[in-house]
Amino acid sequence: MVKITDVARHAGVSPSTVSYALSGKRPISAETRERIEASIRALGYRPHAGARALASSKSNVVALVVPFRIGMHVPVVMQFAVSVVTAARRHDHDVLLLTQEEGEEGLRRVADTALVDALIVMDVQLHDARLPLLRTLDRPSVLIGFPAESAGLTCIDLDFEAAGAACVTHLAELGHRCVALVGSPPEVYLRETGFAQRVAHGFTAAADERGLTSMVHPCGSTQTAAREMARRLLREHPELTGLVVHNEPLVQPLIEAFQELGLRVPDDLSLVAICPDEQAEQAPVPVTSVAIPSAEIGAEAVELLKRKLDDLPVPESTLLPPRLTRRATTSPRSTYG
Amino acid sequence: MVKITDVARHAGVSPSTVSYALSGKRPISAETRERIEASIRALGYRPHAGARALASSKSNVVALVVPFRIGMHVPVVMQFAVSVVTAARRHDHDVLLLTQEEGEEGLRRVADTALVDALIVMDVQLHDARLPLLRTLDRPSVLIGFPAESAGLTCIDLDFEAAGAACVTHLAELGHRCVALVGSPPEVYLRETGFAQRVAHGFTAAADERGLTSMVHPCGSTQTAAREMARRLLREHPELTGLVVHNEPLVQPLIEAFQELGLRVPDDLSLVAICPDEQAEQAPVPVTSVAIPSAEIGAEAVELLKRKLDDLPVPESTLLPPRLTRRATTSPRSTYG
DNA sequence: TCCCGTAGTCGAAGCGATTCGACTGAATCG
DNA sequence: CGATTCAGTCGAATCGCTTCGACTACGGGA
Repeated sequence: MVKITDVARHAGVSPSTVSYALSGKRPISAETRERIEASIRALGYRPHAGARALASSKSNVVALVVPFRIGMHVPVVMQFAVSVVTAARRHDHDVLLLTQEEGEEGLRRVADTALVDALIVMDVQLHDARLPLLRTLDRPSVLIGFPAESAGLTCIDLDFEAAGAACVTHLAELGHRCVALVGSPPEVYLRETGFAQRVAHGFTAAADERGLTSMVHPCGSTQTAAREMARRLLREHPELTGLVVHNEPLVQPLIEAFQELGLRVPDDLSLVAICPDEQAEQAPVPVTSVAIPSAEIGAEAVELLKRKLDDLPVPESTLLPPRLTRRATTSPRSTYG
Repeated sequence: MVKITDVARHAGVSPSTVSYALSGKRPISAETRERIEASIRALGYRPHAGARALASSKSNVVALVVPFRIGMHVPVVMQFAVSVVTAARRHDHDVLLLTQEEGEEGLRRVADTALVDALIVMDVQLHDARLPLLRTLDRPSVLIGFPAESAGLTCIDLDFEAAGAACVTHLAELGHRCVALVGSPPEVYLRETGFAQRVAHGFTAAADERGLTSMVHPCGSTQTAAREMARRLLREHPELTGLVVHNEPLVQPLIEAFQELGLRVPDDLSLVAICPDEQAEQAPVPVTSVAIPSAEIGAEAVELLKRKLDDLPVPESTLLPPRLTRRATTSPRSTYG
């Protein structure tokens, strides 16, 4: 292994000069710098990560805690992870992957052993057991999602409440008077994952405000559940013409289920989903949707973390405004009432 | 930060004794060990990862390179990643996440900086540009998937050739005489990802051997493509009664497309998929399938890596035998010919 | 002219662990 | 019973890098 002293000798300078040339923390003359860089290339030098971490007390690694549970849409998680890695690399950081299972002990471990400089935690619950720990940890963290009490933490997410409202607004502007929200599986509500409730809240509030009839139904993510839900909605609310779906795997099955029941989308029923843009675009009939911008959230989470690592101020909460794209599943209500 | 000298002082021993008590590399008396363990708990000591890595030249981190491209089924990748993390933790290792994008330079970086002890590389191509690098790297690696020339490397994967054959065998035993394979998107074949070809090869060879009529069609992963494919198969091969689908997102759409064309599964058409068991089980009509055991592969890849790290011998190639589970989408051919 | 600040470099002291060699007693053996 | 082993422990060196303080030389301001 070639080390910094080898480079120093080769370039005819001291090791510290090489270090400063690399880090830029002290001025180095252009000639010296070039000579050093040439030596580095010639020898194929790579600083030893452990030694660096030990001496500088910075590992240049951030932890990413990913969920892997029922109701979390896997592609979203994956895209998020990839965008975090990409963004982290732009700042010369690497990403250590942790699973939810590791729990608080896992977080404490990677933080206390100085394996990571900072943490990104996904799928935060309203009353997440990890919150007290994250508050006391000496390493900065960014949460994806908002707990009930977010003071003292840095959180970022799509503004799901506004997203729910945006869907209603869109439907209302198209003339729909009775709308339903088909939401995440019941488990997601039970474990108090904020975003599901927030969508429901924004949805209901917006509907009330505009005097629409509205209802909220959690729903499992299977085709069978979709069929039942469609049948039930039709039976219980024959006047329904606007549907908001916040449950990625259910969008297509629901459309088909309604089709089978004789309701065509968007002619008889307008549907707007809250889902990733790619999914909405790639559907056989492109779906009007509010995007879940996993990539943006991931990238922005890393930026926030980077600022915290640099001791720059960051907002405690970042809510990305919803972006609704109209596609082919919504249309004005056919007027007959 | 509490360090090993603090623990040593607290327990009334020397730092090296603490180290040996922790690593077990030298005998330590029971009493001393207990005293040390008590001190560790009392002080909340955690060994500094960087210092440890520097002194021992082991980082206890493995790199995992994940693909993120067209045709890779995301849930499979994700499940794989999770199982790697879980298995790695069992061996007291952490996982550093790299994306395919980082390419060879990324591999070299994490290996040469001693950030990781070993590497797991997914989505290996037949003529993967990273192979020469992996061969010369001083750190052990395990590949998921088989390149054209795998000598000197450690590879593991489902035996896709046998999987393709197993599907044909199952269909043949049910009396089917004309079978088709609907495969991965054309891109996957073009970039020479081995598994797609292997399935096709096993499929064709088994069909030939049993004297079945057979055909192979790559197919994009959209509903529209599924519809077209169904129509085309029906038109070009009216005698078709057995279908093998090696394209996860296409299974359901294909079944529905055939349904729409008046062919019922399994009465008129038997279908066997190559896909994760969960997917096959959760479908509205459970699908007869050969499992893609991502979790097993991931766990086994880690075991192989661990053995290599311990300088134990490992097989150069590990092919997991296919497991076919009969569910509700295959049935004996209705005899009329 | 004297002083000071700054650019540019060096030497040495850590950072917090692991590990090697050496030491001490007690047990074992022929 | 002396020699040998082995369990159990310690001290010191080492891993490869960063960083602090010090030093030189030079330029500008007073």
